[in-house]
Amino acid sequence: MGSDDDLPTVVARMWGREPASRRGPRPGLTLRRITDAAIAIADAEGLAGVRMSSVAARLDVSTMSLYGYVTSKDDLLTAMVDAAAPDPPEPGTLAWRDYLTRWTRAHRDFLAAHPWLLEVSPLTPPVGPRTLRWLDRALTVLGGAGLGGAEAVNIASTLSAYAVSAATLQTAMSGTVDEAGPEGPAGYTALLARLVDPGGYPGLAAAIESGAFGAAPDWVEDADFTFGLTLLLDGIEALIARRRRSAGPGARRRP
Amino acid sequence: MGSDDDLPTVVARMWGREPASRRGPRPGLTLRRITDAAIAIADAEGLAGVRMSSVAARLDVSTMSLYGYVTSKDDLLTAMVDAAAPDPPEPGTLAWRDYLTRWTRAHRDFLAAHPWLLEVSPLTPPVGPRTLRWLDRALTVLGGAGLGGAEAVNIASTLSAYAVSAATLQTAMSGTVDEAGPEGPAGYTALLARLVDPGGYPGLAAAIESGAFGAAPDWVEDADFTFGLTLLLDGIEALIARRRRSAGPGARRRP
DNA sequence: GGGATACAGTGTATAACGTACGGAATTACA
DNA sequence: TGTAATTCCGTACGTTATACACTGTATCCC
Repeated sequence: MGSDDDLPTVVARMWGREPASRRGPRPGLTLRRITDAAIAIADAEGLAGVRMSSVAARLDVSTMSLYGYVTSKDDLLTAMVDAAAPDPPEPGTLAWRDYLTRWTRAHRDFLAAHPWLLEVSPLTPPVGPRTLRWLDRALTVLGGAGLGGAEAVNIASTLSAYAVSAATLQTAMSGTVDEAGPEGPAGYTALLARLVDPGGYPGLAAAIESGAFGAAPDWVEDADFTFGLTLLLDGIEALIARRRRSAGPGARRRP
Repeated sequence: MGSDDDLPTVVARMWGREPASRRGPRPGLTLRRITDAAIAIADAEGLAGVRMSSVAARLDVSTMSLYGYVTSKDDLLTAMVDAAAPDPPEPGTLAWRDYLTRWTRAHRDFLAAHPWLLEVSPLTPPVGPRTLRWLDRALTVLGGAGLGGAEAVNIASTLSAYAVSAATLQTAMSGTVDEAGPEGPAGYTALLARLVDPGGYPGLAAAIESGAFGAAPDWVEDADFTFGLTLLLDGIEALIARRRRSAGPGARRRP
């Protein structure tokens, strides 16, 4: 690990490498305190409520003082994403399948707890200690099961995407996001019913009629989640078996 | 399908129900022409280049005239998402598995062709004729295979999420999005190498060393895509078999 | 045919927000 | 003690979305 100087400043601070300043007044803030404030606002009012001014106000400092810790609002968002993530569950002695189940569920849970993450996170690759630790734990466990390299990264991304998808669905259904539709989630079903004609959209019309879009209570949502996750894990299990059979520590073959 | 009056205006127009105006000058624009212009800008300059003013300029009209067709910029974005989606592949006589393979691949492809979709789309549930047609075709095919209701919707979402995940990865790797890191995708690997210590992040460190994050040429990316998709489809296939065995047209049991 | 009327398009004005810049206060080191 | 680094702050500016009032035009009704 080289010198920290040429790292993007926020990234450095996210990793706890705050510059040891010698002269001048003591810094009155921490990146951590700033992100905490911003997260509190986002949780309460949604991402739209997060303004440089509102964050500063909550900390009783001027707007501009924040720019000593982040170089832009985008930086702040990046730091928020990492700070909002809890520590991932630790593998312990769990079998890979049990662990990944936990991992994915916990992933979904913290996304659902901070819905605004869904508006920011997906684009940018992880750069903070927390988000990278999530990735690491998944890779570690997959490594223990005999999968590595790009393959493992791919699987981790897919599981992560599944968590995002589940959290999105869940959030949309509970209508927490800005009351998206005219009258929330029930409004969405109603809207679809008005728009969709069975001629052009036979499958969709059937699904609507079967109530598949109805607001789902939590336990149903969770059954659906487990169900889809099982699909994924079954596939992974098959792959692991195949790898175990075909090779020792050999690399993956490619055309 | 009821009267169109109380539909959100943009939604109505997305579905081709432009109001048949009787008096006054003919509208000089179409929602379609507006979204096309906006999409062209987004493709060329990224989502940030899409301003009400820039879109209007490209159409040689004043900024404010757009507000006759959309009630806000958010509306415009919603309409763009739908307009940017091509028609989904038609099932024809394909087996469900072949069709869903095509479907998912085509999904990923159009997302990758318009990377800005990844910044907008995931939040909002589909409301336009194109995006809903995508959903419909998946549901139709799944229905033919014996799956319906919430289960089928779930599977479709999962496949869609997988396409998003693949497109995101692909875009991040080719560094098309704003040159995200300091020096693009190679910069990301370098950054990770500098931050991650093998003690705290064993799995991640191993993956980095194995070059799993290296920029991947297209064909490798595609192999990875097919690979992950196979996992999913295997899971679905197992489910279909189970359903076929256990029941006729009966409903899904729940506690 | 001649108004009245509704409606498309425009210009100007406003408000919100991010952020550049320069100054003042503060602390460590020479 | 003075000097330099460094923090925080006030003000100012530019960008962007959008409200409002106005102008012109094409249809409807008489």
